[in-house]
Amino acid sequence: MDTVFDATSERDRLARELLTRIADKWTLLVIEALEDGAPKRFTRLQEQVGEVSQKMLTKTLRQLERDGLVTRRVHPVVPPHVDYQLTPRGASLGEAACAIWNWVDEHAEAVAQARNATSDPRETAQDVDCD
Amino acid sequence: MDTVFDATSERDRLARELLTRIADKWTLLVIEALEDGAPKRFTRLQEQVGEVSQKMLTKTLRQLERDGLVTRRVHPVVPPHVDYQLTPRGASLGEAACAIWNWVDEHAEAVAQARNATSDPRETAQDVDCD
DNA sequence: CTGAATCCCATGTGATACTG
DNA sequence: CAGTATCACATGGGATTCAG
Repeated sequence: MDTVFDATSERDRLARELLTRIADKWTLLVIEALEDGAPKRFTRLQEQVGEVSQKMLTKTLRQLERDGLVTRRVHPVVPPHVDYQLTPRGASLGEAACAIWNWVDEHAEAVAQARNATSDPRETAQDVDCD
Repeated sequence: MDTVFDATSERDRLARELLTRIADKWTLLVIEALEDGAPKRFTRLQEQVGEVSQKMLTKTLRQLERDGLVTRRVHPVVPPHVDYQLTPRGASLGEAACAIWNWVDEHAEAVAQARNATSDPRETAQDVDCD
């Protein structure tokens, strides 16, 4: 194993790094596409995610595989058959991300309006406890 | 105003767009920094977020303000005093994002290990229901 | 079908210097 | 203090082409 030095700041650094890794344009969308737990083929994913290019989908899947969030299985058949599936850890991310999709779905219109209107939202925020 | 055409795909498009907007390198970190509901000054935010450059912090705050997630207040005093605060909508995003920070904090080490080990995570995922 | 390789442009991001 | 302006560079991301 690795020595357990001051884990507090180290954990924080890793968490920060992991957050910036999953907070890119495609990762969460791919996770969402795989969220039903069923293994999916490359082309299927490309359809489901939407306007993603083959390049970025490949890249995103490779990162997810490397981070142990997705499994990649290759079936050695004549037309290559590869499918992807969430690992338990990936599925847990999917669950955590649910709150985000719900929020996005719920507030998309309001945000779009706010963007056009430049109205002043002078209300104050309530305290939120996270940890 | 705008006509209400087929809202289904329109909502989906807006939601997709909003997701990619908040899924950048800094937005969630800024939201987190403001999550306690207290107004914070620019420099304070810069310290709290971490390695963010002044440029990106400004940009991120401007986007958040435009989207009605953050308020920006300028006090016309000799040394300029500007503070930022979450709007209720911004706070609701903070709550939704909590699930993500918790997940990240919980899995950061495991993911870091998976990245180094290239072990095969051959377990299968369970079904997750979101909507 | 899956994906690597390449070219190319847009955007992200940081460093630095300057301003009210 | 809180920015704006500018340069310079890395990465993101798409289109196209090629290959097993």
